[in-house]
Amino acid sequence: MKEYFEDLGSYLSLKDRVYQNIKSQIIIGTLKPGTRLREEELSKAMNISRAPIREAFNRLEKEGFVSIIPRKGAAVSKITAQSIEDIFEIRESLESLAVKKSIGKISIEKLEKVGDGFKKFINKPTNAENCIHYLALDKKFHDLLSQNCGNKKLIELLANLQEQIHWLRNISLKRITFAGSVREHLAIIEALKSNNEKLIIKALLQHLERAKESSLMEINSWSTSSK
Amino acid sequence: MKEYFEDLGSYLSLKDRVYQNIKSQIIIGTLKPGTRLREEELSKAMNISRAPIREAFNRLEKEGFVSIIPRKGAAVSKITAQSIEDIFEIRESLESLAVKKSIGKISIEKLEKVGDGFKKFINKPTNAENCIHYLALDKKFHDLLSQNCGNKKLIELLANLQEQIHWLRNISLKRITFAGSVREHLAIIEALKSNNEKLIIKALLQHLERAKESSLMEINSWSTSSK
DNA sequence: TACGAGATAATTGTTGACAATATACAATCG
DNA sequence: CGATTGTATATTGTCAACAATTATCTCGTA
Repeated sequence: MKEYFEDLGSYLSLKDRVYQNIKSQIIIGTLKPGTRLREEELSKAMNISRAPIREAFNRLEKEGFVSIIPRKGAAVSKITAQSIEDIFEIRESLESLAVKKSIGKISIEKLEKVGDGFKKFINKPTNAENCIHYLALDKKFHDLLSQNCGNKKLIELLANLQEQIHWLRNISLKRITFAGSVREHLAIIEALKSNNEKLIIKALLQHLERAKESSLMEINSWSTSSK
Repeated sequence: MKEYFEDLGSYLSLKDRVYQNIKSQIIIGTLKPGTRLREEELSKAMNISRAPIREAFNRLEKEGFVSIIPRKGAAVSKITAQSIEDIFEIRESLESLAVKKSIGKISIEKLEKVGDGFKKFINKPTNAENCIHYLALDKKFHDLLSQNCGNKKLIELLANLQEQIHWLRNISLKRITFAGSVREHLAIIEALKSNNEKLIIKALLQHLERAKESSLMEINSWSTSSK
């Protein structure tokens, strides 16, 4: 049975919806790293057949969220210090490139709106809920930086890298210290106003570098402490 | 029926074999850009069902070789000047990064062996067969450059970018002028011997820049001339 | 002839079943 | 008791059929 006047533009195949659903659950932390993903289990839970699930798994594997071992099965990927270092390394290189190409095309106005949002976090406690809102702002901010770089593939890659960083932040013990991160974001905005490429990239890299260190510390605390 | 002592390590699912098969045909040019890819047609040709074909399509789409429009079908992607510029831009950034990280870990010996192979091409005519052999050497060369960078994801990305460049070269009208390209490769080897990072990156970027220009000229000749 | 409505064919999306393989467990032997 | 083999179970890999959608063709009309 189907509705009349169905909005064709919003059509999503089952495969796509499953993909989004599982990815969200992984990033939010409902599905924790290492969790086994059984095709039949999920297909029953979603009341669909296994084929769309498999196709979603394949896509998630390509994006780094799921690990598949042929004939054995799929599981939520584990986040390691190595993988985070690798991701940040690539991200530093590519986001620098994207920002360089975007200089002059970035809306300072929109950026400052996000900046105002950031400021409100300076003195907030670092609990889970605040982190979620903060990461939403962070995503908006970085998207604004690269959106107009004119290289579609680059934008796509950056989006994936950011998602994986946010994944870690979400499942981490929520130790983001807002003050420092906010300061860095504002510094990037100020640098952009100057239109001085070196200054801009320096501010961006400083931000990414600290975010990386913070992420690595978070991961190291897993292995040494409980988690 | 199955052989005793089957090499379990070499197991490839149908999906994987279909993926490799189609990708090869695309890169070699047997399947030309724009060619419609019908699931049933391919499944009959390969004597298998449609499911593995679909999964291979999905993977090829992620890698940029195939374009899928939901409910309409799949087709071999088209190569545009824009896509080539985008790819080279990312590749320049990432291969520089990979090489920087690999300095000191690259085997000059192996590299010079490939270099000797290159030299033999200086005066060869630029026909299809020579190009295939030349591209094989080119792949070996660039793989040696990044192989030891210590960043798996980076290596994977570079491999995909290179495959797409080689795809263009393969289906192009084979206008590679070996002499110039060989000179650039040798220059990179010489720079690596000096262990001077700036020199090395300069040689690498010069090579990539010229390769990009050459690729773009090739594409432009398509739209203006016959092809 | 050019155009559009309706019927027909071709194609993708999804499903449930079967086959091949891997895992878990029990029985056996040293 | 520990290791090992054999058997039952669970899980992925593949298939063929059906449903939903899109493309093509036919035919009547202006």
